[in-house]
Amino acid sequence: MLSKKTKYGIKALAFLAKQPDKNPVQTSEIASNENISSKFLESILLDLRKSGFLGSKKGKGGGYYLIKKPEEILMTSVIRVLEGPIAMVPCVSLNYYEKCIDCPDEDTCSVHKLMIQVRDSTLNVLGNNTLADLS
Amino acid sequence: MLSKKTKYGIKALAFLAKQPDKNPVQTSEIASNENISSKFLESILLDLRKSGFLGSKKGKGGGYYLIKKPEEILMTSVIRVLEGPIAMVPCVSLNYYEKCIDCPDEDTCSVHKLMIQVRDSTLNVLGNNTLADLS
DNA sequence: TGCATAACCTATTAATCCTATAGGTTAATA
DNA sequence: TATTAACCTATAGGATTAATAGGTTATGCA
Repeated sequence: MLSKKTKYGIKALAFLAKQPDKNPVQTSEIASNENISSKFLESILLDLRKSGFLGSKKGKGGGYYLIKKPEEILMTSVIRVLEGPIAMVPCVSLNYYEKCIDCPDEDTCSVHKLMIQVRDSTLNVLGNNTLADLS
Repeated sequence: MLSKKTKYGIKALAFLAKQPDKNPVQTSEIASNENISSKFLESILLDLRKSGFLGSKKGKGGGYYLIKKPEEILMTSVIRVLEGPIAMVPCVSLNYYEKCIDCPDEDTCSVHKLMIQVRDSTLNVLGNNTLADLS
């Protein structure tokens, strides 16, 4: 299951992506349009800025804006930043790999092989969608 | 991410699937072979019995055994019973649907459409794998 | 009949993670 | 100089997960 954080983050990015111009949009405006707690969204947007998706401007007329074009932002990278691993088990994660304690040999693990298939099919979908495809 | 419960449950089912005969296997034997806490596994196997995957026999020589043939057990149904929804958001779940509070219209929701794609690709993988495919 | 065995069941804990809020600081604008 | 809105840290409350404890019931066997 996607966390609320990820879901809200995607919605916020999509909201910014459909803006007619590149003017900064305030947290409160995104929050009210997408029915998100403004304070919670604040921390999410801050994350997205720190990870290079958003730029920001302080003070009156300030807000957040997309740094790259929507069609250049892959959903794989968005989800990895907001949610973490895309894989369903750490031992098949490409970006967040962790060995299983209970699993002596990954090659013979029944779960492992199945979860690689799931991971690859999910990566295929998310890697073929950008922010521009969400609207 | 898959819960430990689901992961252990799949491993246990796969362990039973590769037994040469249909004799009951004790919880403790599965637990030690798969490096799972015996007590924790106990509750998982109980779940799997109640949901119709396993039969059980009490007393000496007792244990758990598969009711159906491994090739008849779809991984979709296994995961739905152990983990719950396969979808990443409740609003695209086929078996555990729930409306989003923050989302006035699913058809125009940016997350919705993407998550339907992810769901379908995952269903495709899990629906084409049975317990027999795991070994 | 009675003992050993292993499933069955309920409750509870400890730990972790998620969601959200509070309250203040900094920088930009007018 | 006042207002605005991003920035930052801490924390609370809740939910969920992983695991343990401790007992009950049913079966097989001597």
